[in-house]
Amino acid sequence: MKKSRNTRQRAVILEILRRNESAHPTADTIYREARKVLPNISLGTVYRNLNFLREQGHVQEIHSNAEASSRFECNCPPHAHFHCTRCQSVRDIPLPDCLQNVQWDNTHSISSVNSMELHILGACSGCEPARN
Amino acid sequence: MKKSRNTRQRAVILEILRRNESAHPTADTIYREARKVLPNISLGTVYRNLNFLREQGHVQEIHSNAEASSRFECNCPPHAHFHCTRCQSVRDIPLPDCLQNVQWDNTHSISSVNSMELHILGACSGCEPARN
DNA sequence: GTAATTGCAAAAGATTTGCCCCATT
DNA sequence: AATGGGGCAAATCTTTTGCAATTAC
Repeated sequence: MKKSRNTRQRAVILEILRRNESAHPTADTIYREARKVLPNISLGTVYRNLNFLREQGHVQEIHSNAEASSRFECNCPPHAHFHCTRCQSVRDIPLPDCLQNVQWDNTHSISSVNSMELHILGACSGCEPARN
Repeated sequence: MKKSRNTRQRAVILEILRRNESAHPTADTIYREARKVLPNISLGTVYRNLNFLREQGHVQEIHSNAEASSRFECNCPPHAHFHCTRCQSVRDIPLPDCLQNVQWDNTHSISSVNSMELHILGACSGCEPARN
């Protein structure tokens, strides 16, 4: 594994991710949060660290049709994401059991599977349109 | 529904999508293909039409962690996408039966579901790394 | 001391948009 | 003739990168 250093920046970013697990923050949100502690941290550093942490497997990137920018979350057991297209929030939801056991390999010319993304797009209960 | 005109550009773009269903072309690929027929078509027009066709429900946008740019495909029955992270190809694969019947509504504070995206990331059989 | 990492700013890549002109209806 | 849509170029937005200075080890 690549040689790496424990910088304050990296620790702060990881801590923000751990503390806001359910918020699935974007790089920019993490950046603004990090500036509260390290006023000089740059957006480039945030991106570089997020990429590093992703490569190390500590962080997951979430990217769906619902939004332009990626969101990030700490590594955790496989789960799906629900995206509310009204309030733009993203929530973890359990991966249906049936998906856990699907055998993709050797089917449909798939040689090996690295990961799986399941996104459900819709509206959350708190986001009902007004009714009469 | 919004008033719209049948322009040559729109027809050409839709025809390219229909003809290359399995290629899941990007906007830029569609643009380069369209130029063979309409040498003056602009990339902006391609994007505007893809957005229009998506809003009308004729075209689906595919966007996963695997690549920076979106791919597009004609409307068709629900299916999943396999992304080969070696050759960057995207292939349609059947949506596991179990997923078709999942009831999301009224669970996990989900009020309504519009769509579902399932991406499988891995390597396809044709993309095996060299062996000794 | 050395090399990984940072801050800054510029660059890159994808997509959108303003504006003016043209073509479909 | 009215106006939706096109071409072009500039703008926007997210993410990456080059470089010189800094800092963890």
